[in-house]
Amino acid sequence: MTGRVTIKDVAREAGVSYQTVSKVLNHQAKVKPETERSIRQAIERLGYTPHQAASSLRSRRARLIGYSGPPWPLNQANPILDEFLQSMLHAAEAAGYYLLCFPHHSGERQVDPYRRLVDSNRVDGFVLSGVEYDDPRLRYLLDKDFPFVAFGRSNLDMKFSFVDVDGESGMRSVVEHLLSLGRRRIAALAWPETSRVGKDRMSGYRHALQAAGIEVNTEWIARGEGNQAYGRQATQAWLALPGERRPDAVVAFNDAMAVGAMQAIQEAGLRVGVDVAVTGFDDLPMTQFLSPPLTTVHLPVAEIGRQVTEILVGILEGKITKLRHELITPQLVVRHSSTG
Amino acid sequence: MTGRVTIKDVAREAGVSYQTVSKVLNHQAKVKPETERSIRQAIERLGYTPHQAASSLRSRRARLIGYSGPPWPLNQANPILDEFLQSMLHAAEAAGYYLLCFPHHSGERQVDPYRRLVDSNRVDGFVLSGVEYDDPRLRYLLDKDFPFVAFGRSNLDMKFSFVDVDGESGMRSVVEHLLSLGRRRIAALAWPETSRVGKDRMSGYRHALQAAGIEVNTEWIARGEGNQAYGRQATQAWLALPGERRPDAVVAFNDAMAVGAMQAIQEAGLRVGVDVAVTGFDDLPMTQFLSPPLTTVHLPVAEIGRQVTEILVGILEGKITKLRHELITPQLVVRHSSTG
DNA sequence: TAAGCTGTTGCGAACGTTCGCATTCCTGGA
DNA sequence: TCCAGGAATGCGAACGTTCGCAACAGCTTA
Repeated sequence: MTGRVTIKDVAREAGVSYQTVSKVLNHQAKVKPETERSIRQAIERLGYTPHQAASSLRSRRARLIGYSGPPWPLNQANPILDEFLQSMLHAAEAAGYYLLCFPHHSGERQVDPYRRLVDSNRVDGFVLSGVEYDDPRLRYLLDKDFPFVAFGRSNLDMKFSFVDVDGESGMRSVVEHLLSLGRRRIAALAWPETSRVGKDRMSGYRHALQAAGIEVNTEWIARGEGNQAYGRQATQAWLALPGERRPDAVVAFNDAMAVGAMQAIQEAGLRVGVDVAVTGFDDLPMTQFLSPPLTTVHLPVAEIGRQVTEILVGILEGKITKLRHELITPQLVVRHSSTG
Repeated sequence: MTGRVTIKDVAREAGVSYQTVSKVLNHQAKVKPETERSIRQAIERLGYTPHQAASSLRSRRARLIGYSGPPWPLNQANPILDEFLQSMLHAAEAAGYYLLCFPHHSGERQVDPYRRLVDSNRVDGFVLSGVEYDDPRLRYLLDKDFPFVAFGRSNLDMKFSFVDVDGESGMRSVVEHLLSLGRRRIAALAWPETSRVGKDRMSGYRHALQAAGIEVNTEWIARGEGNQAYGRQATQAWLALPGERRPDAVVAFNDAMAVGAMQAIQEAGLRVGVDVAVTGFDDLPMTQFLSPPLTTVHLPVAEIGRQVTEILVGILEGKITKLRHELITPQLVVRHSSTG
């Protein structure tokens, strides 16, 4: 610990001034190839690694990206965080950055960690996930003109770079799939109207039905917390409806609710995929092992993590100066919960 | 960005030297209550937050804990990472730390990021997870005498602080549960002999059987990659055995293999929990929604994350000077895959 | 031969803290 | 009245970089 190798040691070893070593390291100025070589050798020989705090202090760059575990829909554990995080970590590392992770707080205190990290110059930018309408974090960062990229869209009047899943398209492909199987009474396990992601997916549901000339039946739209319990309960209510009022398919806005729907159907003595089709959204790892396996929409989480990170790094390095809006079309994964 | 509030601005505002402000902030020396008050007011008024890099440079403390997404058993996504991470983040934040997350590399390059982070003084300590025998990261950190706490044990000759799940006890409770249900031909879906966690759980399996006077049958022990495909394949082989050689229960060393076992049993036209009982280990979020719901052992991940972090912080702050070994007994969760 | 240019390197200063010690101010006892 | 001794505060230096500019060498050109 005590005998740290500094840039001055390297300079002495290479027979140059320490500022020249700094220049070589940061590709700032042209140095003679032989000088560069002897400096690199000295670095190698001494095993020198720059002191990050000193570098940050002078250069005002922390080479750290702030990321908060997302407020995953309504306090469930997030099963795909791993994939998302790993892809960000790899993309960041490739560009010489690491992630500074901090916990999510709810309500008023939500912005506090962001403020603290900005004020203490700990991070160069943020990756936001789980953004919603009027997200106070967006307002704060936009107001400060602090760099960030979001996974998800928000109000149209807020101008920022984002990567998002085209939920409208994903949901449309689900409904079209069910229509092609002959299903006509398609119920939706949706989210509260306040949810931006929910609104997006809902519009895919509506548009697909309308395009097929089918009127949207509000009795078949249930809005809830997005967990398995709600999916089960809402589906039970539908199954209790008489004759033609009972749905022959349930599209859930996420996999958790789809699981609940499957339970309700099986508990009623009906066959999932035969009597009532069920679909999910997200493609959580376990869904392929349900019985029957769940038809769902795959979220390309790793791809999103990579893009979000690369765009942010581009902004930080001054290589991206214009806003970037990436909308990724998710793919339908057909399994037996819809086809029987 | 330009007009940063520094400690000197605060000092001027409060009418003291800036070094005194530093002392107040770090509780280093006694100052008159009224001086402290006027300094605190000035800080409040100006909205001052210390510059982390400057502080780190001088104090040689980064107030950052390094954490690498674990090499989760054999490249599956880790569904409980979220819970683990969040608990660490909260515990760290409460102590004034954040997590610096970096990607995991395999093989030779595994230690590289650790080396780089240590050499650049970016972190004060590490949380390691997924440690195995002869873990090169352990060797490196122990050799450097760099602070860390591990989630998991390793070779007995390596002395370090850890928190771990008592897998032996967990597996014993699983087997005892099956024995109490009258199962006698209990097969094990285990991990390779090289796995430390696997060895731990295996000894619980053996001991429970021996205590019941049942001889361990090596035909009923399969060692594989820990994924669903392997669990399914190994179980298929068992089900093909004639009469008494066929197991009446399968204990899997993790939930993924248990899912595979359930599939194999159902595909053979048998009933899980009736003809053959199945148990898992880990209690992944989705397992309660399988049909039948999976009997498994719950891993108290959040508790582990909290403890690991608190111990590390204790070490960093000099409040913990002796090695700490915490062994947490996991709880059996009985569901219908074992009871029918 | 001097002046001008170009490509390399060196130098002093700063970044915003914390550290260790010196200094000042009080208070009380001789 | 003086001094000792402790409590409170101030001071200079240092932490290890990067930045901007100055200086220098070597070469070309008039």
